[in-house]
Amino acid sequence: MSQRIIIHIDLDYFYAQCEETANPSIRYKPVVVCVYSARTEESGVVSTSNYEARKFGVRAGIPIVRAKKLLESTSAVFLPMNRPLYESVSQRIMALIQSYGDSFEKSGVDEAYLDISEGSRGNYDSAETIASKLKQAILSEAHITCSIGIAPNKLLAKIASDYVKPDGLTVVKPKQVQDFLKGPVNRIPGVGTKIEERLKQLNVRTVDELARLNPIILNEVFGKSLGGYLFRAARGEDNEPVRDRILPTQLSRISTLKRNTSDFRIIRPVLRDLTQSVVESLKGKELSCKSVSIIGILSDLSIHTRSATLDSATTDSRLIIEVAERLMQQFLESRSQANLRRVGVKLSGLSKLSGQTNIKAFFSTS
DNA sequence: GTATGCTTTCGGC
DNA sequence: TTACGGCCGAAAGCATAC
Repeated sequence: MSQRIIIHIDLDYFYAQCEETANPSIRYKPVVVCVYSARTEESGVVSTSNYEARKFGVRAGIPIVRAKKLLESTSAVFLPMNRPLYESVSQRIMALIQSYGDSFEKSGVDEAYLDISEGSRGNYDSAETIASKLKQAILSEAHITCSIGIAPNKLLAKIASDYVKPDGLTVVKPKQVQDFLKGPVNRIPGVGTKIEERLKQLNVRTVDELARLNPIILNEVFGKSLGGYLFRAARGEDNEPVRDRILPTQLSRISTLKRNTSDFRIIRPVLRDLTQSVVESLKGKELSCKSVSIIGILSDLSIHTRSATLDSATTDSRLIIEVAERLMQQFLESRSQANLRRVGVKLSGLSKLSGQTNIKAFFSTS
């Protein structure tokens, strides 16, 4: 099997860039896309911001009130999330990306992998040309910039796309892998503050230090799966194929309560609305679900879930609501002091509805 | 022993 | 220094089946 060439495309500061494209007059101002909660006028967090806002320290996850303070001397624009807008921009771009390669994998609203081994015939100059044309196409069709990484596998392509941004194009040829991996450990996808901290205890701060670590120690500290992943990642090794993700694996809804409570009479209608909404989405995608979960986030921001598996896959909103309510009631009873801040519901074990039709069609045509 | 399935938690964006 | 969302996918941890 010849060497693969994989590209990873990351749409730059995506939600905020969609807002800039929809309204170009805000382009040179700090733009902050916010998730407002129902709690107070200003409560909520920053979903994402453009680079102008990032200069002031405004980034994803910080409270909106804090972002306002950081930007009070500027003409910053604060906008609520407009998910349907981002979804439609994403759809158009994903279709474009898919047409530039062999196998395609969407890995989020703003990210995708593309296997261009055939299209480039394994040649990195050809690969770079394809990637440049793709960037140009996305820019002229959707007015969105992106950062692309080109590499022999998904892991390195992902790291590479993050190396120069926004509007970057980074190539990592097989021979350059060792040099490319000289950076801090958090350059590896999946290594956040937690793993970084544990590695620091082992005196490991960079990827090449990680590569020199004894694999037995790695497995002892992180377990077989994560340990094995870190061992290979430190060497730039990854064999994961680029594959179409046909079905989502879960659908969920969550919202913040007006005020903290443990009173089921207040939580119930909220849970009901969330469940109705997620079931609508389930049906819209022609899916059924086998498991129902509830999510409770307490006043201390700790996260708790409870779930149940059904006898058979369903789309019946009455049944799903019944199960969700029972799970929530049981959770509240099991922790009578639980002070809920946020409530959510999740459907999983998803499968495509109307399998029957397809099987009939299969037998009648074969 | 290994495979499989289920519940819960974790981390990215 | 406090402040604090709404999603997603994946894996840990456990139980049960073969």
